[in-house]
Amino acid sequence: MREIRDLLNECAKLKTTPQRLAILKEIERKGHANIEEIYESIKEFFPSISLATIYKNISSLQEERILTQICTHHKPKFEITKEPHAHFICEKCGEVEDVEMSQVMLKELAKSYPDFKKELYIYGECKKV
Amino acid sequence: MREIRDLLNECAKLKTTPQRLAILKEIERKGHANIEEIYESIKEFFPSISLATIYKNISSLQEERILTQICTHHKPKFEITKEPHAHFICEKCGEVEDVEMSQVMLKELAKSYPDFKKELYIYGECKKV
DNA sequence: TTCTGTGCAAATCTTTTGCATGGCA
DNA sequence: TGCCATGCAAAAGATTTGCACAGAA
Repeated sequence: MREIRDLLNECAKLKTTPQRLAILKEIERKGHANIEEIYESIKEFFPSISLATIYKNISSLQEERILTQICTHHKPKFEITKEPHAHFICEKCGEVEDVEMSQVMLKELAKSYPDFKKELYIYGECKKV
Repeated sequence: MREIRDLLNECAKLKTTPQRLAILKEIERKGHANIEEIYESIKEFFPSISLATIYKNISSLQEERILTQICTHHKPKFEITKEPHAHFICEKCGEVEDVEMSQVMLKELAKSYPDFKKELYIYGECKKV
């Protein structure tokens, strides 16, 4: 598995800063996180970080396709960009879980609108609620 | 096809008001619209309407499943709830187009997580851009 | 050394809320 | 007539911007 640090080192447009690393590592650790969650977690061991820095970085990391935004119908969440997969979204709390897609599904998706990015969301209630 | 007015008359919890009708008709006319678009259009022939009224109605109409929210990665848009279908989203301008799903796709979707609501999004660029 | 990134504060949306009044059923 | 809905204004939240300084390459 590719190290988080490599994602930045291999990215020509973005320098490797401690703040950026912390943001990516926090998202990796949680799997999926929203702006507020990232901010609160990082502040604990990085008290001077500002919300503006989180916003600016999330935005540039998305432009570089290192991060992917997930529409939850709650606060938007972010994940490290990876293989195509579906998302299970809890309608009550906004929790996100990755869901593998069947081969049939992947093939069917590839058939219509090939070369276009697709997202599949499944809505229900998670166990926590 | 069911008339817009019927959607409200048949809804026990929501009274049929001119504002509500105007909101639904505007969304039906456009197919998909965001809050600002709805507000601006309705204001022309309904100058006293307030943004708060739009927000409150969009919210209660969603609770009653009369409206469905579409995640565009731009400003959220709304459509009259209808048969399951996919959405094509323009990454540049946020335009939304309905996309029919193949029988195979519908069957495959029904197979995994049956009884759960699903949404399929396809991202690209529309002709306008 | 250069130029991008950070942090702060202010500005700018976007959305929600409280309350008095209006109007549908 | 009784409530729900509306409209206004204010509050609360979320996101963006400008600028001076810091720090990665």
